[in-house]
Amino acid sequence: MPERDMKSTVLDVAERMIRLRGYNGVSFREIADDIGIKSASVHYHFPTKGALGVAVAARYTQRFMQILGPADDMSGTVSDVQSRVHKLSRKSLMEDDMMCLCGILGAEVADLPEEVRTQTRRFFEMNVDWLTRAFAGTDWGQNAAVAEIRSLALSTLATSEGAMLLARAMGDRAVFDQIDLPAP
Amino acid sequence: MPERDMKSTVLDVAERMIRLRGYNGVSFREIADDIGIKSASVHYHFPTKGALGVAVAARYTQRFMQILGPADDMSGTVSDVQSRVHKLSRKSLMEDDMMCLCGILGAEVADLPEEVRTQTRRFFEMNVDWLTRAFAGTDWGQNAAVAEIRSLALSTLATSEGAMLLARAMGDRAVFDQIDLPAP
DNA sequence: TGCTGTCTATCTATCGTTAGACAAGTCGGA
DNA sequence: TCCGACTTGTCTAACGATAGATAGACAGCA
Repeated sequence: MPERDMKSTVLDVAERMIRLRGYNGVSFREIADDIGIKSASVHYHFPTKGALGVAVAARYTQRFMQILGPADDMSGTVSDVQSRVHKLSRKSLMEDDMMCLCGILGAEVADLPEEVRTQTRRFFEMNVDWLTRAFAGTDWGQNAAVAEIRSLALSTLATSEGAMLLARAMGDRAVFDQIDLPAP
Repeated sequence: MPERDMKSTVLDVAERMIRLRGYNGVSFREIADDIGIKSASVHYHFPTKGALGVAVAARYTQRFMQILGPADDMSGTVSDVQSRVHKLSRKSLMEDDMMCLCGILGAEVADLPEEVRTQTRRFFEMNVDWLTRAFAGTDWGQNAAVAEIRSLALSTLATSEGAMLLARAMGDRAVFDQIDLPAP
């Protein structure tokens, strides 16, 4: 019996599992079991694990960037811009104990299929780019050097990813809120 | 033919491989092949993979703390204290493209044997503790609240781990040096 | 003789992946 | 309107590779 949106369901489950246990900690059979289908059916929608990984990462990146919105329209302080990204991380950590998808893929990067590695890199590049452009629009950004702005973007992202990692590793979500984002 | 220090050799190789590819990306056979022995011989020294993981993490933690030295003897500024930890991360990233062992274990934490998870947590607790005590000895620390000091310790560690993660994920080690540690 | 450390050989479980059957729906032509 | 061809999505069943783990033999040494 054909299902209308099984492909999206597979992506949903795969994303959740990868964010909880990592790319190498997830198997086609687990994904299939969770949904209630067979692993061969997962292969019907995504021929290889690499293809599934790329699809999950690409959709995640797109959704992430869409929630952030256009960087040029951002108004407010440096802190406002940072919060925009940081609160996205906070939400999934607090609600579901999940890492940022690309944070956990980033840790595994040396053991990922080439295609997934490429998509992971793209996520970070787009994020740094967004932060850089958004910072450039703030009062501070208008008088700062380009390298300085990019440096704050990288520092912000590193702190946010590191905060998730620490909170999960230490088994204490409160740790996340005890970590401060860098000031210019 | 018995080898004098095969146990240490196994730990060395296992640590290097885990730091490159993650706990789930490493197998007994790969470790054995790299050394030139059989996987059954690795099991002789470490009966289970969990036992090996714990031993690697415990030795790493001990070595890390030993290099840092006693926190109470630290003198210098907040920045000096931070550099002490940050330079340890920098070294292994730049020289060997390796993550902090417990950074990568932290990312995988939900998919680790209980014993390895516990040891990973201990690493972070000891690090935060060291930073907190070392900060307390600085000029800044002597006039700061306890929660404030601990917050800077967590922020410092998160930034350092996040910097390694970003540099590897983006495939550009130079990123590490573009990330600034947080100021009080 | 017994201990240490390695080996060969093998086990069961699981991995990603594939072939091929089948059921349900879609569509074009008589 | 009915019939057959085709498509879609799932299934069963299996493949070879590899995972962690174990039993038992054996060599060298004390």
